Amino acid sequence: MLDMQSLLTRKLSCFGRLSQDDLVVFKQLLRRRRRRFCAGQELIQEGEKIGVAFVLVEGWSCSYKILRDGDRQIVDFQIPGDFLGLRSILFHTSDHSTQALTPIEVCEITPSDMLDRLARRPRLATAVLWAISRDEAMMAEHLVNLGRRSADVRMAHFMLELGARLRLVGIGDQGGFACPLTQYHLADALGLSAVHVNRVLRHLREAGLLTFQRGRVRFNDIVRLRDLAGFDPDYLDHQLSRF
Amino acid sequence: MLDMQSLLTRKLSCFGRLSQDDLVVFKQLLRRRRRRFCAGQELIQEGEKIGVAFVLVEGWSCSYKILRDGDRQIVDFQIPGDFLGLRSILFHTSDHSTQALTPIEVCEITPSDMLDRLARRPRLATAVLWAISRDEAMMAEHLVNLGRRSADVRMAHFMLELGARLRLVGIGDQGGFACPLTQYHLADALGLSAVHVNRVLRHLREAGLLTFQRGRVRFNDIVRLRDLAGFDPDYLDHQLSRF
DNA sequence: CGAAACGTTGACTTGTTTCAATAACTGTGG
DNA sequence: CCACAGTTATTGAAACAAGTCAACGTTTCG
Repeated sequence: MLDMQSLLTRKLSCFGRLSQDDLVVFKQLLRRRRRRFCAGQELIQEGEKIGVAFVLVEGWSCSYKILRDGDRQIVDFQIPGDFLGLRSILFHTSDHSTQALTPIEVCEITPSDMLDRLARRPRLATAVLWAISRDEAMMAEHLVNLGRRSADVRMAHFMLELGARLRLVGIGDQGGFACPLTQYHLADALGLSAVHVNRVLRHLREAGLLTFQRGRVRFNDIVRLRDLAGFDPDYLDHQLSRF
Repeated sequence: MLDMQSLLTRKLSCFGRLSQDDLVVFKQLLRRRRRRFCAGQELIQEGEKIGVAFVLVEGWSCSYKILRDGDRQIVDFQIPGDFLGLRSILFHTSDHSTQALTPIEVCEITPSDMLDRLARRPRLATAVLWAISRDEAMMAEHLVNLGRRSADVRMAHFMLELGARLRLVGIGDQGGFACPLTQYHLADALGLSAVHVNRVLRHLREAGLLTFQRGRVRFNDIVRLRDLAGFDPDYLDHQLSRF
């Protein structure tokens, strides 16, 4: 895995106009307030008034909303290098909860820290804006996934996207990746029941496309899988691919 | 309806720290490059390399993605005062198409116009960041809608959200609003078939909750409707409600 | 007035959920 | 090292929500 600082700087530099000074100012953010959380712990709770954000240094987390009937919808998973709860910095309230999926290490960012730096460094603000836009683009794809794709295709698309994201930060490769998610997580992310997730995974396995077992995702036939999912990774890396 | 300039300034001022100078700089953006489009015309096409954005001055539009099999998923509707294609300014590529639903008037914003102003006015950048975050929060709700709510509840929630948004810009009231959408639009936004949308609307009508006929949405029992949908408008107006 | 777009309804099919039961892991303490 | 508890995975059968197909009615607009 890549060093987290270079990971993030690389990510922000994608916007392409950051000076050395910009980067120095940003890196100051990442040197302090390191914190650890156990798997399952909540970092942010929906409705919380303290707008604090994090950068995920190590491990996986997910953000989600709980409905009245107890159902859960996972909105996004975060992997190393991702921001976490960025919206709450500006909103002073979090519109979702965030939970560690594995033991994680984060770097806390207070609103004032962040806003001060953005005000001093306009290009940095634009870069963060770019990062938010990228998250939004991913969310739009997730939305299409839920709205218009069948369970099988949905799963295929999700796994390919996750694989592509992980590869960009140096975790996993074309063949697959280590994955701490349970079938319940997949169900809550894909809007399916856990039982159906199990069946879908069996389909894909029996079709020789993808295996998800013992904490590992294996792409058995990535070409056919991409074809099935209609997967186009442009929205993830049309900026990052230059690296 | 409210004047568009005051609408947008009001929206951006929500972030709460804009100076008069900031606002003046921003308003310059809105005085030029007015353009009109007919209903059905495409303003932005998915994959387009020219990153141009707009502010919607008058009318309705929607952004959507087309899948390989021809299916469509509408990601969001825009109403007066909304940004349109903001992401493509930073991405230099649009990840979705945008289409006018009614005859519309927009104000074109070129990337350089926008970026120059953001660089000169840090607080403005933060305000725009805030606006993007708000769009993202809405998208997250839409995502929950698609992933975890039944068709009836989904429709109820969607209509309430739309009603709340429209009220914030002075269109419509507690009783309902004028709505140019067809049942096909609703289907593509809610991830349903047009036939099923029709049936859902009948349910809601027969239950005395909501009527959607002849281009008008009427909330017949907004209390029960809110209860059914579990609708909480906080994510829309916890900043705007002060107005 | 006619054509095209949009809305409505019924009958039937399909994908997904729910319920229920069992099997396979994972981690912990004895 | 094994036993045990809790979590996670697997499977089948039955119920249900939503989709598809097809026909017909209604509105809108040139």
